[in-house]
Amino acid sequence: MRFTTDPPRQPRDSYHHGNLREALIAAALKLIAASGPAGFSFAEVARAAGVSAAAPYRHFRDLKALIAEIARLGYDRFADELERAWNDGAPDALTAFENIGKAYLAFARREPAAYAAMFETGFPLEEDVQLLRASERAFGVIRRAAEAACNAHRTAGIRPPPLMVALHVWALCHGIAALFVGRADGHRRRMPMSPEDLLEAGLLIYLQSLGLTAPGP
Amino acid sequence: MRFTTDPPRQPRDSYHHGNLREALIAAALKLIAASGPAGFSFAEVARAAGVSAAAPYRHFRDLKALIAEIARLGYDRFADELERAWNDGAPDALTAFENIGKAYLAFARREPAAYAAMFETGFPLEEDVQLLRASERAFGVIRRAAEAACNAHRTAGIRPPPLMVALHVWALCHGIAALFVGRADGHRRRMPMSPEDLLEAGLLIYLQSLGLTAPGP
DNA sequence: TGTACATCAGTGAACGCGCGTTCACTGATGTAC
DNA sequence: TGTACATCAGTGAACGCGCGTTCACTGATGTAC
Repeated sequence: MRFTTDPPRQPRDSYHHGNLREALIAAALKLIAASGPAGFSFAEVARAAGVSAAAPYRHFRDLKALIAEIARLGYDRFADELERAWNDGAPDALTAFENIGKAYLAFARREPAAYAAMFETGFPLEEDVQLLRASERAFGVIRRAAEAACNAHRTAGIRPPPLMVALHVWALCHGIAALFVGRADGHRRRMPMSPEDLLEAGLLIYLQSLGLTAPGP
Repeated sequence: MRFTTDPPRQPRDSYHHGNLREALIAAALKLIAASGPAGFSFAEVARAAGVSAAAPYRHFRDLKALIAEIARLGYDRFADELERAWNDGAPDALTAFENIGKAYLAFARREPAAYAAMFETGFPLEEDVQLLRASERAFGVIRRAAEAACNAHRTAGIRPPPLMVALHVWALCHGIAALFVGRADGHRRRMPMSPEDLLEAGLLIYLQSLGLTAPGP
């Protein structure tokens, strides 16, 4: 659906755009945020970037390739931010783990379009080795955090496999992000608490069961 | 994308179809399973059901209305199955809770198209009162289960609000379903265990922390 | 049981539209000398 | 510094296509009597 008030094209000062690749990515991010990863056309991205419909072909094979690139870049930033939040487990495993959770939701909230490109497109990860590697780097942060947490636990509680713990944490983060941090027009429900508080409490309850407790005074 | 081998239309024995509404729903479910809830057109549904492109307008305002109906019907079946799995908390709260988790994943696995229509469309629930009611009935089962579980806990552990527990459980179920029970062409990863086992272990760890334990002999 | 008629659920043609994609082209930029 | 030229990144026109939607129509079904 287009508005009749859409400008058909902004004139540029130069024949060449200079930064069209980045401009296409930025335009696609806006369109994803507005209509979802499947809610617009390649031509629409070109229009939003102020170029002719043929121009994007100089930079991306098709719309799918553009969205895959957005997902890859998203995974990269995502991994960076999870890494920074984990901060090598400082000041303690439990706190660092909760910081990962906060960073996870912060990313989904700040970059819903990239998040959607990463998790809502159904692209087969196996077919794009760059995409796969980027996504594994992000998951790797959660996995290493789980390993550290499993080693740091104090009591003689259950000793579950760290990979399983990582998958639980990831699923909880993703579940909360997908259900409660949706797009503006999305599935959001009325909630008794913020997604951030919900996730923090969930992680605490879960990790306590593994014997991971806050460090005493 | 269509195959050139698609039959353009199957002839019918009668001028009237007789069951077109249900046929359109069934055809749309197949198309969602194959291409996602935004991966096909209204005309494509008509073609798949063997009628002219104008026929669906007798039954649905547009494609969105058809998909919303699929979501509504999906929530209804979903709620029924969660209800049956909960079985009024028998034989005990923990087991009944795990049965809800199993039923949740079973639904996502058996009816991925309905599940996608329910959770991956971004329709605003507030605008469709029938859709909202159906989804609240499904969530209501999880909420009542959480209430029963919070009342049944044995030790003097934490006493968290049941609504929060329900949201945690729902998010964990949805996270696992979305990440690991995707469509055939989807985001699936290699996993050390089945989604079902992953969820069962996650629920166990989480609920134990609330003092909910398996009934002793 | 038969007949007239209203209602309903389909048809198919028509329309304008935007899309994907290609192509020869054009003009800006960078580089060799 | 200037000039010739190669390269590159854009243009705009063109094409065939499927879509959404409407419309007068048609033929099957149900019902009153």
